[in-house]
Amino acid sequence: MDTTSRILMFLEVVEQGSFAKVAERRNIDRSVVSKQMNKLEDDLGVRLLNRTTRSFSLTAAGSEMLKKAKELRELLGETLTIAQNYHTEPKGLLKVTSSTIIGKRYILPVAIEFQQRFPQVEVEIRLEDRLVDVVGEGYDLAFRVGPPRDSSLISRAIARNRMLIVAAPKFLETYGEPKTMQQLAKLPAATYASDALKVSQLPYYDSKGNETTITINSQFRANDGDVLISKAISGTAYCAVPAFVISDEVMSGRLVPILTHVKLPDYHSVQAVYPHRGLPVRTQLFFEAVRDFIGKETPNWEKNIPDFDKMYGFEVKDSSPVGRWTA
Amino acid sequence: MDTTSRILMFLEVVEQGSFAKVAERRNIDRSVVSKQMNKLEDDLGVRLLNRTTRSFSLTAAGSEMLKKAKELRELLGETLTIAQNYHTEPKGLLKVTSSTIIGKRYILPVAIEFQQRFPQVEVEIRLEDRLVDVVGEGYDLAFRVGPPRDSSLISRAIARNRMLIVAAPKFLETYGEPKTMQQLAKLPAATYASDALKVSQLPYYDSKGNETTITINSQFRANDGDVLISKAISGTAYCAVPAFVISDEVMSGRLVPILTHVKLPDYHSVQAVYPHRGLPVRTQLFFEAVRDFIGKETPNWEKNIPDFDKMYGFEVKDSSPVGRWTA
DNA sequence: GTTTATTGTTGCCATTGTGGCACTAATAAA
DNA sequence: TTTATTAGTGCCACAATGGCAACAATAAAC
Repeated sequence: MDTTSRILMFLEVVEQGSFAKVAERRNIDRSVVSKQMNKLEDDLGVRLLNRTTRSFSLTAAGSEMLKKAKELRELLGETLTIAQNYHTEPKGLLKVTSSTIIGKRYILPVAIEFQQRFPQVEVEIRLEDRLVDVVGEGYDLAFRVGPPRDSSLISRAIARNRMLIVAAPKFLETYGEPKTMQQLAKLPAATYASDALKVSQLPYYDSKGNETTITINSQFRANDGDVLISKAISGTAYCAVPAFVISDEVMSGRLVPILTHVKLPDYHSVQAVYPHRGLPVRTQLFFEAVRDFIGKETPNWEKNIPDFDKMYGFEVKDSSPVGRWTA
Repeated sequence: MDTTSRILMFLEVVEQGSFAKVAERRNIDRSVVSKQMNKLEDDLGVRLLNRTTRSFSLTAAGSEMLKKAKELRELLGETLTIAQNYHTEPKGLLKVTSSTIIGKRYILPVAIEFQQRFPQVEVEIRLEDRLVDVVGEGYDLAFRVGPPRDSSLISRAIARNRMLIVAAPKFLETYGEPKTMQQLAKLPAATYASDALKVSQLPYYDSKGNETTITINSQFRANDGDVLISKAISGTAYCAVPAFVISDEVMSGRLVPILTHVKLPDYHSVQAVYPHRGLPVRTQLFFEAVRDFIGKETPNWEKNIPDFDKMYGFEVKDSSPVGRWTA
């Protein structure tokens, strides 16, 4: 990274008011921002920022540098725009894997629009709920729940993942609505099971605020979220599912969230996994398109569940793993 | 190196008309310029230069990019100037070694002026005619004749090095003026001898144009050029010396170039040697100051010998090891 | 006032990019 | 036609980058 790029990062730091925010926006570690700002000051031989451990202020030099930095960004933008007037389109194969539900609902729409924007990019999507070998099977990008087993891979959280417990009204008529997790545990459950993820216990916070788990009565298992939802709608089992599985089942009343007063912990976040950094441009652009489609603050799938943020003890303030924004 | 720096290099390439010239000016290998221009075109996704193996022309995109590149350079210059208004001075120790003559005449004056510009830089000069261990003895920079023995060091030619043969008028009265190298070989010579360099034969081109050497009659040896010059001035020996040894001895008539019709090959160039690339700024600045002081095209020491470029078969065109410039 | 959460910093390390060298191909100059 | 010079490229050593983990300190929460 050269001085010019560091100046542009400096500008972003000042505009965002935070090293941490810039890191999150750029999908890099916070330490990178810190180090690059230090290097910029070494390059220029002048201090631009006075820092405390949680904030900073501009020096006189920093204030003056800011004006020039804005002109620099504008000019560089114009320069790059010239190039784009002569651009050759990005092309090549983009091979992506995802779990089935996420793939169908969130990756596929993005891929369709992405190929409209870049017709010369070939996209290959593999919907796999089993563990995949990202490197060995030649994937450019993988979307998974939870961190990868292979620590040599790079993984970024792109959306928080919250669970909810749903049942059909018919189910509640048959079994009565459970008031406690212990009551729930006796009822028949439909649960998710695949190589990568197997649900047999539910974690929750007890009345004393301690996180604990309870073994549930799993009577039906499948590795497809739609199948679990169908089973729940049939009224013959309840299920606990990630919010991203829900389409309009709650909006339409076919499924009802239950035990919403119980506090549940966030589940493993949805991650984008890639084999190494320095992604090709088409991969980076696709990654960003998916993240924008899902939504950076609140995953769009949570909008399918009215008042979801008031259920299960979720904080009203956003506790997303991708970072909390101050106003 | 980022896109902005590559754009600035692109601008320089166009202005200089040559990858090779830019490389020489920046003290980098020619392959670096080639590769960076290719990367710039990859970054921008557009071709800027059409190349043949010895020249290039601008594409339409390249022409348009050129205008923006000039604005970019100007703005970046202004930005850096702001920083310099708040600058802290470069400081630290700069430890340099050089052969005695070069050190006294060319390094010392530069070091004096350099420390006036940068009072907080300490300079330590070691005048050594023996082989030195650049890394082991902690030198930042060494100026030597000829390439270093240790191939792990980085070495750049900074000045060509041509020999001449001089004698005092009194010497010529005593022995007569030699007309051939064979006649010269019989006369008493004062020659240079140190650990690093020992002269006992003179190379020259014979009447058929073949490079050959002749053993000379070395009657006096010293490792100090001034001493050899003094011996020659005394009229008791001639000597063959590098041009950088000559001050005003020729201008004043105290020494006369002889056998000037004989064609002599260039000798090992004067090199700057440093332990690794990525030099600290003070070292880089000092290096550039020395190179400017010596002169990039024709070493300034050659100006001490009137009509030197017409002697000894030296090409009228400049055959400096640091590169030849087309008009 | 105390405790907790968050941010900026820094050491360490694996990975990637840079820069230098050697060699090649091709073209301009001799 | 021959020679010299320039741009290109493969290979490799070295330096920079980016990520992770842990720490210190401060702002926010209680």
